[in-house]
Amino acid sequence: MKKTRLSPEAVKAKQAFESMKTACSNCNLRELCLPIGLADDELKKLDQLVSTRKRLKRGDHLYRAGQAFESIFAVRSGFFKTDVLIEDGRDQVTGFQMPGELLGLDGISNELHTCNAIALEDSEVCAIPFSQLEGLSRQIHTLQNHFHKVMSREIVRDHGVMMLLGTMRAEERLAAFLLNLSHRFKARGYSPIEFNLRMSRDEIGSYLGLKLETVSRAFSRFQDEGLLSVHQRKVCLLDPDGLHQLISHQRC
Amino acid sequence: MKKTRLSPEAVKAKQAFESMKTACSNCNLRELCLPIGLADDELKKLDQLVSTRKRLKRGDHLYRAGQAFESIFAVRSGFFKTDVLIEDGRDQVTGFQMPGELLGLDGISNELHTCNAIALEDSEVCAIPFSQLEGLSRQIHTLQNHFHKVMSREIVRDHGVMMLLGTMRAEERLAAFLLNLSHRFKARGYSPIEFNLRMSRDEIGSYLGLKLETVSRAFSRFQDEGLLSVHQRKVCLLDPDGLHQLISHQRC
DNA sequence: CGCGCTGTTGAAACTTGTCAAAGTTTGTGG
DNA sequence: CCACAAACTTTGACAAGTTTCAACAGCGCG
Repeated sequence: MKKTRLSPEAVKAKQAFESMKTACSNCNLRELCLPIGLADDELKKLDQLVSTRKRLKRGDHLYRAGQAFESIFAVRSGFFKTDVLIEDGRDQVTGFQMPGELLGLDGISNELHTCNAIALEDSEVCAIPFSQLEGLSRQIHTLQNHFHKVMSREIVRDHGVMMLLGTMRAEERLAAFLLNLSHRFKARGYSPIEFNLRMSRDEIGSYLGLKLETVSRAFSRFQDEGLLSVHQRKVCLLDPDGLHQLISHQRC
Repeated sequence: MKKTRLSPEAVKAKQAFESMKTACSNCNLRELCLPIGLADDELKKLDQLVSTRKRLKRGDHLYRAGQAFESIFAVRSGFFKTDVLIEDGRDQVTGFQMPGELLGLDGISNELHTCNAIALEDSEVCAIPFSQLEGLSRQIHTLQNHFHKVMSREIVRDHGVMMLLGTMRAEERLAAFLLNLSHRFKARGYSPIEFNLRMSRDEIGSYLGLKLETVSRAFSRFQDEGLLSVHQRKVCLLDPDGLHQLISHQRC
């Protein structure tokens, strides 16, 4: 998880600083999160809006389906999953969110959250009151446009998942999933080839439309073929190109 | 160019043309489409923005993946599908759009369309230049909020499809699909129990993550069980509750 | 009328799910 | 700090569901 080694003093100072106050202008995720492309004075305004930060322990719900929607959330640290449950017991993980990504966009439509957001490890989020965000985005074109792009990107992402669920077989799905995680870790400065999965086989399976046993078997097979090594939740991609070929390979 | 008196016929034609002119304020879809909840004067402003209407024949592309994104489109009449193709030949239908629904939201993210939109029958759409829409929604709160809700609803819809693809078996998927169509036809004043499918078995299959043969078999099975009658693309839902039970039925 | 496209149906092959058992890790409380 | 329980993971054997391949039927169009 650690990126760079810091002296004990530096760690302490950093913690103290972070505990001080939420501020997009100081956040090292600002190039990944909502503030992309904002000028300094605009960032200041956004800072005023993003006033509350919230800590969650592993397993805590950030929100639940059916709750009133008021804010969207930006993941500041940690890892989340969102899922939808239906009465008969079925559930579908609709996404995994990492730092710099937004949670809660689905709640805008009916002013109710439509899914559950659960922390997969101890995490921290910034709450962004939605009506205030709309107000500010009427003033700041860049923010408005960026927010629209974020929502649109979510739609595009969902189409990718539909493609995955609709056309790929088990091993292709898992390969696509791992490469996607890899890219996202890389964009955040972490190793793209070695990382810890924060979610269980069951959660991966739910996201990929597979049973946990199938996920487990696919991992074992990849390991046998030398594409990766996996020990519990620690994964090391030994042959990312090989994984990529698996996906783009003609079916049949 | 000198101004000339128009012949009576030309005047008549011109009037006819102008009455044809796109105007949200006159559109009988205005309670389903972007204008929901706008006051009369606000509707006028939206009218100015939605100036171009476009006709398409069955099979025509409204846009293609990779093209520059400039406008979103509202379906005024007809029927569309959107799909994503990847190199190796796989394709996934990501949605079917009927009158009052918007097309092109996925293009906002990168200012490029990310999927293809194809008319499944002769159709008409209203083009809404996106940058102008952003401009107007900075002035009209209701429009801004409504647009956000439309995008959010698309995300929620996609989650529903993910649930369908991830957790349902073939017959459940088809039942869910048919009931969804039924609701949407009903909302538009058409019969919710008797309608024509505008899409082929193959297109349904692509949307539902099934092969066309599986779709065909599921239709036959439903017919055998008296849940519906189907002749080619004409469907009559004989027992909508039965179809509904199929979906919410505990799996196994 | 025949051709092409779309849809239906059957049988076999394949993929994934189900059930069961055992191994591993993690967390908790003594 | 260890021991035990709970949760998670792996693996095997078998069952079920879906796809594949193939043949044929129905409809619309030139």
